[in-house]
Amino acid sequence: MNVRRATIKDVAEAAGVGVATVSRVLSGGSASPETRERVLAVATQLDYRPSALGRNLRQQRAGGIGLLLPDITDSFYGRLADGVLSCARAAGEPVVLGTTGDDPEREADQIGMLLEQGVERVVAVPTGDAEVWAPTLRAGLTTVFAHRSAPGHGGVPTVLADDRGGVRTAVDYLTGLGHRHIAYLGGPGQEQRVSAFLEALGALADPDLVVSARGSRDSAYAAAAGLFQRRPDLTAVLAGGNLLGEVAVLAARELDLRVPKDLSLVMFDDVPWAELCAPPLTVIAQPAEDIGYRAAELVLRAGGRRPRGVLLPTELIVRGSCGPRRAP
Amino acid sequence: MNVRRATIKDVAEAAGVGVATVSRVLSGGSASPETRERVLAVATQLDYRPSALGRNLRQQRAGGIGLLLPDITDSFYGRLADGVLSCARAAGEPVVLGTTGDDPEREADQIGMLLEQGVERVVAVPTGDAEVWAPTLRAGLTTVFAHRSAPGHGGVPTVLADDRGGVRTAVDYLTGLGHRHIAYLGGPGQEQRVSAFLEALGALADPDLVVSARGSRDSAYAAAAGLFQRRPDLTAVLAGGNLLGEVAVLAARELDLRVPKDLSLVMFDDVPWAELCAPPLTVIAQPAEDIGYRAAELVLRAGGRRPRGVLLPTELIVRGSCGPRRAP
DNA sequence: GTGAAAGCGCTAACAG
DNA sequence: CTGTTAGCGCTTTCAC
Repeated sequence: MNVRRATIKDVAEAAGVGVATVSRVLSGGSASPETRERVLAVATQLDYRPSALGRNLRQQRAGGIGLLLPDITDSFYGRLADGVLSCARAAGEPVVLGTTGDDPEREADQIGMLLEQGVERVVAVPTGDAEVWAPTLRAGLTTVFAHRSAPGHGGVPTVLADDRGGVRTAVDYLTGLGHRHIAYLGGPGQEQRVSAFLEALGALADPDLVVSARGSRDSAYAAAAGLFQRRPDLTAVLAGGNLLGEVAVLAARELDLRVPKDLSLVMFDDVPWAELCAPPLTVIAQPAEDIGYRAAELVLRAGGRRPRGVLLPTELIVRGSCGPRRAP
Repeated sequence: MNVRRATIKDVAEAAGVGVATVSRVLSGGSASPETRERVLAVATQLDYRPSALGRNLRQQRAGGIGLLLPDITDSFYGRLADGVLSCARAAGEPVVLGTTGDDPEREADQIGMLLEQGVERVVAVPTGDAEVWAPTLRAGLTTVFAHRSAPGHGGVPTVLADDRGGVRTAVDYLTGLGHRHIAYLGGPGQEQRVSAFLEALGALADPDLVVSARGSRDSAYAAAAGLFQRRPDLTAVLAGGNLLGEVAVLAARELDLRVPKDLSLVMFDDVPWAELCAPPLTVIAQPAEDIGYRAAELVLRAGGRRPRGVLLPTELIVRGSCGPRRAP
């Protein structure tokens, strides 16, 4: 049953050459056309596949890309992962996936595991700050951050959607509709957006209207419901992700707030169901897949000089969840 | 910058013992309490992490779990992956993720890659049939299928939701509502469900009402729209997945079919947005995460005798997308 | 209970 | 252009 795979030695013997020659031929080194052909033929015939195990040990690194995500069940991260996977597949590199649940400790564990595996390239949506990433970077990991930057790590190349621009567009849209009391319902790691939100609001800014939930659905729902109850003067809300958007419409329904009549809603991240929702949700689309693809590209191009970062555009897609401010 | 990690040799020297002793201590072998303590102390102090590279080569296998999925952006597979990840994390095993796009050729490529990496355990939602999996299994891969079984491979342990039961329940529900012309809108690898569907319908069965889409959204939409136009006598649809359900409501809207007045809809797979949809979708919930977790469990318990398969229950969740048959 | 040594498959340095 | 050889870090006999 369990057939031993052919090794480089088998190929060398069968081809009547040394192992080094086989290695050279297979990695595109110099060899006489004649030898090359013979080796290739034998390799094919023996169905030889070079063992990554031997190579990895020899080169002291495993190749492949480590991918660290807060939550793979979140559609946004699913699409981001898909982008990383396409790039990796094009490059023939395996992807090792780990989830952090937005928990820095768990993130550190996962990094440790990748290190142990010899993985040297990581694409991460970081959760921890400098504290947790510093040792990692010092250990020689090639790292690219995606979607979020880690506080205090300007040095790591980062691929981001233009969150600030997106927030500004959404806020302008909402204030243009007459809204004056606008809330931001956010999740972990959205400091950038919050600051952009406050900034865009200017004189209208009200820190009490900025709410941050933990990653879980329950916590998000509680945050939304709490906000809506606490501030009946609220007429518009910007939800910082599809999970937050979802609980926002749920909480609004529960409290008999009509969207968009009583409450206007803009959600970060365009998801297929936004169109199916009642009412269809106005969203800020983010190029999740591109983010992943670009990040993977960057991490694979480790040798050359890499740009410090990439900023991808967002887009406001107007559907039916926003209306003029309700009469007071 | 790039600091060399401590090796077993470093630890051995620092502790004044042989490398074999270090290895034994760290893998729970026998050693005098005294030696053990000293080795452990030195290891901690040196921040020693055994290199998986060395171990893998020595043991001729990489450990870890390979996970092969049709599409990681599909919420169902996202949740399945999450189940696999939790189990793997509990076991301290890395997970290598690959997507197949429901393409047998791509699936074969991914398998080849895993083999090359020395991965010996695979959890897969199979796309190819016996043809593509036979060599894999012969190569000694411990494989568990999840969510689907590969045609012609009774030998591989498989973790499934009770699709047949789910279909039967849905069909009974729909016929109980008076529906007589019920369609099944399916995707790749749903032969089981189709046969259960036809069977449950009995005399009502109409093969022309069974439509199968490729994996893509476009193809799914075309299939749904085509079906609705071709068969105006249709009053109910069972959609075989959340993507299919989504395009079904989109196509229905486009053709001015009211759900549930003109068309009743049951969708396989409960997703958070089913409740947000207008109308809220009646679904057959599948324990996606459990499927993944159980599959990972099985593949990790390679040594012992493994059950031939696991069947997990589905559940009909009635919401608002089904009504009595409209008057003819 | 412990150490010395072999060797997993591969690549790279060196000699021819 | 090609073969020989050392050695990556680890586990595992095999002696002691």
